[in-house]
Amino acid sequence: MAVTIHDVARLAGVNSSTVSRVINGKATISPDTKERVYAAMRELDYHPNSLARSLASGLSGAIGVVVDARDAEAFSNVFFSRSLFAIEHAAQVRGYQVIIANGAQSRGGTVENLMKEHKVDGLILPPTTVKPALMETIGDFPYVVLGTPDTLRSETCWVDNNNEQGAEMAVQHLSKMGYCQIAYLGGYQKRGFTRRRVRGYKNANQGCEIIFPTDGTSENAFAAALEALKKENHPDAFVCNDNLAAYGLLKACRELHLSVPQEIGIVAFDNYPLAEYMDPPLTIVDIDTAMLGEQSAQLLFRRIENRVGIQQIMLSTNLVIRASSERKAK
Amino acid sequence: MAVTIHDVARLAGVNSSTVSRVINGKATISPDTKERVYAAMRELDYHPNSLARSLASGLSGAIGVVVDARDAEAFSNVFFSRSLFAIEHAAQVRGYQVIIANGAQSRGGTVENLMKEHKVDGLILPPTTVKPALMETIGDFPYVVLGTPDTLRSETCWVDNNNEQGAEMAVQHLSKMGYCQIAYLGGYQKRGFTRRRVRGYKNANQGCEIIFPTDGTSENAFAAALEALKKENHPDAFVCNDNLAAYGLLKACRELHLSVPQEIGIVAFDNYPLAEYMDPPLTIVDIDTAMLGEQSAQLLFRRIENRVGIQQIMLSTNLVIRASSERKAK
DNA sequence: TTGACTTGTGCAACCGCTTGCACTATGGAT
DNA sequence: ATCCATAGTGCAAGCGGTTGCACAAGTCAA
Repeated sequence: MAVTIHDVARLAGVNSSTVSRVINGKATISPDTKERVYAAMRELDYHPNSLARSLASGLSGAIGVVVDARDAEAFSNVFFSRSLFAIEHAAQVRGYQVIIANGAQSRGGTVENLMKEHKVDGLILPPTTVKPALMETIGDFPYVVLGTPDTLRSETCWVDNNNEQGAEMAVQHLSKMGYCQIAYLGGYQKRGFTRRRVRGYKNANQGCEIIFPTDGTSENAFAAALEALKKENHPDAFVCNDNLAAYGLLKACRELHLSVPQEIGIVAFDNYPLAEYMDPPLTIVDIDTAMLGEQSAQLLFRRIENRVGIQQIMLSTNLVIRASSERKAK
Repeated sequence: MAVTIHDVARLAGVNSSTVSRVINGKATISPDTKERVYAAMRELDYHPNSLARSLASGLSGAIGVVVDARDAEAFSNVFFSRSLFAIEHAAQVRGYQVIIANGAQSRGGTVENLMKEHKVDGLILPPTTVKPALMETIGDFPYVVLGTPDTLRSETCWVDNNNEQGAEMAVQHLSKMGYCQIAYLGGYQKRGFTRRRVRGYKNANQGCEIIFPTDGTSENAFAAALEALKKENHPDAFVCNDNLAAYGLLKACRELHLSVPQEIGIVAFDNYPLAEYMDPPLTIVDIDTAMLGEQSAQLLFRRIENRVGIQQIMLSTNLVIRASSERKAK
């Protein structure tokens, strides 16, 4: 059927093991033989069967990327899938294949399946999967968590963006722009990253914490903001947990005829495609999802090659300053 | 190292071929033996090595999903990656593994690599890869294009949403709402789906075509809309190629104090997360990316199992009516 | 010239599983 | 009692590579 290493060997007049060595380049082969083998491979359009290769060598040359997509449209997926491209790219460069699997709907066997049946060389996992039981079965198999796990933080290997620092930056920026009553709007407190953002906000905003948690929807943020802004001594700036919250806030400001950024300053997390087209354009704590993916893949490769131990990488976030926080008159 | 089929066989007191047959269930095995084998598998925590399985059986149990992510943030990717989850889900249900690969940065070998080296059983491809040369190497290997290819439309196997019908629906809806000068805004004409949307627009809007192509950015749409709306006899409704164009248009309306939907009606393609929070909320031609992914995977499985020939599936789009097109007074 | 290495290649076992073929019981049908 | 299906299982040859070991030929110092 398909061309095998033996066909190539026959044509080149050598043994198949020689062809194998030429392909893998980890033995000294005479230039002459090498050339004949290459010629034969070209002539026959030979493609090594990676299945057979993996089986014999014990290395699959694949990594598994587990996603946790309970709710298909949740932001976390967009977030994860954006990183996915970067992961794929890094993998391709290193000659690795990327297998994706959804850990949410299957009954927990995803990771085991990937490790034991598919023999991937390493795994990239979402923070939600980090539970003692799983870590038990993982043992010292190479993996990297993309995001900060809620538990076992210091014993696991992960890469995340620094949400805490992002929130601090946002507060500092707002206060530098002259806003003095900075509130935090939005965020579902069960999410680890939200809690970290809120913590950063608190750190930088010592003494005057005003937090309006929401259910994550824009309407809810609108309602919360509306109520907050109607009060006498209302905040003059908000750090928003995401773009949806910011949008609700913008709407509330419009409704109350409060001008942004003159009267109300806004900084929001995450750079949605429309953020820069809002009115006014939103100042954003941007998360470099591509870098996140890239770094997690690189760390995983280092772990696979056993060059590093358990390690955590915290990437800093970027403040993209746009009109929503640029008070003109101080 | 790992538990093999032989270990199980030994423990169960049978030959390894019997264990194999129990696993695959395609031979008659006595209930007694079967039970002993299952017990042994459980006791040893046996996981079949899928690599060896694929090699021996000639079926990899994997499908390859090729993405074309030149520009990491382009909409097409978001679009594709949303479908990806649905594809993964369908694959998981059928026991298939999903391998993703980016076809853009590699020098064209992605598909060959997946087919010949990784022995995937089928492929899901982006429309951009459909070129005569590739179709040549693909031959009658099972594949499905996710989107409508620009060439070889009737000879290839694809699944797409009906952009043409979507645009027609948009026009009909606007005209039913009492708008009579309906224009088309936005769209990069090189993109096949844009051309199809424009064609649908033209079909439904016979005789009075007003088209404002843009470079795809919101600013450009803003400028184009502003200019168009300043004219005496300007359009009173727009079908927008995407949410960004709609956003530019909304901004232009605000600038010119034209009320939406009273004076200007808007329908836009694609349901961005913020679309329903815009002011006013946008009426949308929604594309069911999950269904698109699901259908393409299902079609691929049918092809893999050789149950159907070349086939095209056109999914209809949904109109999500919101305030931006609901003129109150006629 | 000899002995000790190095270099280049072949041999054959093995990776873990599948599957065609052969063989033994077993249960009717005749 | 004889013959024939048929169910249930084992044997062994692959699937397409990798790799430890063996060995011939060549290099070089003594």
